Amino acid sequence: MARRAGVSPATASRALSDHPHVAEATRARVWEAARELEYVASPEASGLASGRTGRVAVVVPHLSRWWFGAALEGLVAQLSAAAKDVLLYRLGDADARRTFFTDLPARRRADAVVLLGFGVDDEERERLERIGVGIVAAGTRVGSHPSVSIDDHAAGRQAVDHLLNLGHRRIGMIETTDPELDPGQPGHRSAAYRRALADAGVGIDPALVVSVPWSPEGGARAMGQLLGLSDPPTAVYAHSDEVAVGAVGTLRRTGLQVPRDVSVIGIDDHPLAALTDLSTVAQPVFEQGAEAGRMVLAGLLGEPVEERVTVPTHLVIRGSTAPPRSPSGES
Amino acid sequence: MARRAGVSPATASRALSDHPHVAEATRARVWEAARELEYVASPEASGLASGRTGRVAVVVPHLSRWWFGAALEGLVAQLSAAAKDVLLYRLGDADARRTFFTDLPARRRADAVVLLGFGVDDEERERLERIGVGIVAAGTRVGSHPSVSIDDHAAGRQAVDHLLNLGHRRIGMIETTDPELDPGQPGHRSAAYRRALADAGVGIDPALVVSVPWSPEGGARAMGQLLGLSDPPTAVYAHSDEVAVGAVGTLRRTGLQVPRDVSVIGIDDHPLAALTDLSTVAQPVFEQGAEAGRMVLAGLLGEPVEERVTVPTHLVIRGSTAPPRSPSGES
DNA sequence: CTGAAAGCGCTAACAT
DNA sequence: ATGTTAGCGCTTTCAG
Repeated sequence: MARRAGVSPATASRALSDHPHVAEATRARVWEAARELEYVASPEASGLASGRTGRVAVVVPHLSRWWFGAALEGLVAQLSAAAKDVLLYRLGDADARRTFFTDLPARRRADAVVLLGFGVDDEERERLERIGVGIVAAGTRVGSHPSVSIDDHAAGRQAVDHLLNLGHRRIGMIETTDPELDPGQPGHRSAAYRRALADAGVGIDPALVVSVPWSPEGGARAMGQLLGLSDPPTAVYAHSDEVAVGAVGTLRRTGLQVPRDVSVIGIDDHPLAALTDLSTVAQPVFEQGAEAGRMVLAGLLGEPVEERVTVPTHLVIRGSTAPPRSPSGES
Repeated sequence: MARRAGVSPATASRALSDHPHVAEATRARVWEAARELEYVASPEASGLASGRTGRVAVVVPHLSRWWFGAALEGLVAQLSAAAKDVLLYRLGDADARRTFFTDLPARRRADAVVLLGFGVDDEERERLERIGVGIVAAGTRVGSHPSVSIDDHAAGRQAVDHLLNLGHRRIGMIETTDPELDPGQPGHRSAAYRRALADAGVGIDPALVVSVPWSPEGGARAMGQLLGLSDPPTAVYAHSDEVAVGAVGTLRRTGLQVPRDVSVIGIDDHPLAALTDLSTVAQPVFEQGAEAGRMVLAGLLGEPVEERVTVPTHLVIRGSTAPPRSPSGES
């Protein structure tokens, strides 16, 4: 081992891990030797001896959806800068999920776990807590553990208020279901709609609200349903850009023009939005991953960690929203 | 430990890892005890003792691009089914890359590494080989290690031949640069174009080929350039759907209709393609990740592994391709 | 500031 | 088929 390089067995360990009481000269000598021999400490051995693994587990429900990839990028950037290894757990279905929380493979395998857009119920949270690792959430909340996310209610209001400001009064909402698997809290995005309309003195027509899964197909279907109404909306607020894009597709196929006949707005600022000239409410996704990374790192160092960080969203007006043809305000 | 449960120290180990000579009764008793105590073997300790880590490292250049997310899904599905942990390394820039191949964090941390759409040069390959772990590639080749990928040349031909069969003779190509970071071998996608035209007896006009980065913006710019030609193409072949979508955008903005005025085809069958009604050549991405997973697993078990698996691609004709308005064949 | 010694929790021969 | 005996390669008290 590197021991034969310098002149010490345990001192090497201290030197390499930047311990206090080590002579500068010795430290240098040890590092030099390590470099020459391309020495890399065995994480198994050091983990066994120290109790720390140097790894953080990341739990995600998906990988192929943009939000998760982008958030993961941010997270990984922080963690790898701190020389932490990232252990990836993709819990796609109920089965994988149950197995994970039962067997807790994360146990003893990581020093912390971050839930990325992955909501857990109380029982799952408790099991996680019992394994005694740090817990951080991004795009979701888990108990009172540190978390980063946007303010979903505020984001929803930004979208709906934009439509209202444009003069729309008959506004449809395409809700997204499956709150457990999706980032953010769709419940809040729905509440924002009701609140915004109420504040504007606009009555709520239940027929204008339709729930579909988080996908362009869902959006397309929902739009079809809204178009079937005797008095269809002049604007539509979708919980996500992916859904909004599907809605736009249906409008086009129906021969209607966006935004001339119907305005559409989404949330997220998914790359698709820029590509399809869709107005939306942007959320910083990479940044949420990065912040989650900073939080775990701080937690691991025993530093104080903010319990709740909310990153700002902002309205991005593109070409899919415009005033209604005959504003209802003009009677 | 679980030892106190049954009646044995090392026997427990054998039982839990399904070793041969263990009485069925004992095995059951041990598992039962382990379950009751929620016992999970420390991977550090067993790794230290056995030399195996139970982990496989995955190297990717990106995470937010669809291809990587989808391939990763397939890979992770296989690995987690085999109870292997996945260590994720995202080598986005030259810096991260150099650090990785210099420090080789993968060393001793994983039993195998899979390169996902991540091409390496000879020196990097050699360094990787010297750490003595299994190597598998997906969407790329690395030396003669097992790999899965599509036949990029064949895919390119399927695309270009489709355009030729439609009657197009003046066909533009939007090439993609940055071969090291992208899946597949763009070089082959370009060669296919030249070969297809030659086989069809169509001369090659260098002005019809433009190189841009792998993005919609790149495609948009390239299309602009092609449109500036005195004799613009009647059809365009893009190396990827992301690029093709950008090209379509430019056409629309210019007032030209697809496919009436210009046909466009891409490669990949990215979700965007279905969404924008883009003709393309589909490649099974999830499946490539899964196959890579099977390969690592087999390699780890010492089983023979095929050196090269090629998964089939197929033409998907949608609404972005049609015969040219006045086929050059009709003079 | 640096050696020496004692494990960390498991697995793998080697016995029995 | 199961128990015994050694370590795996580090980190850490504990002395010096």
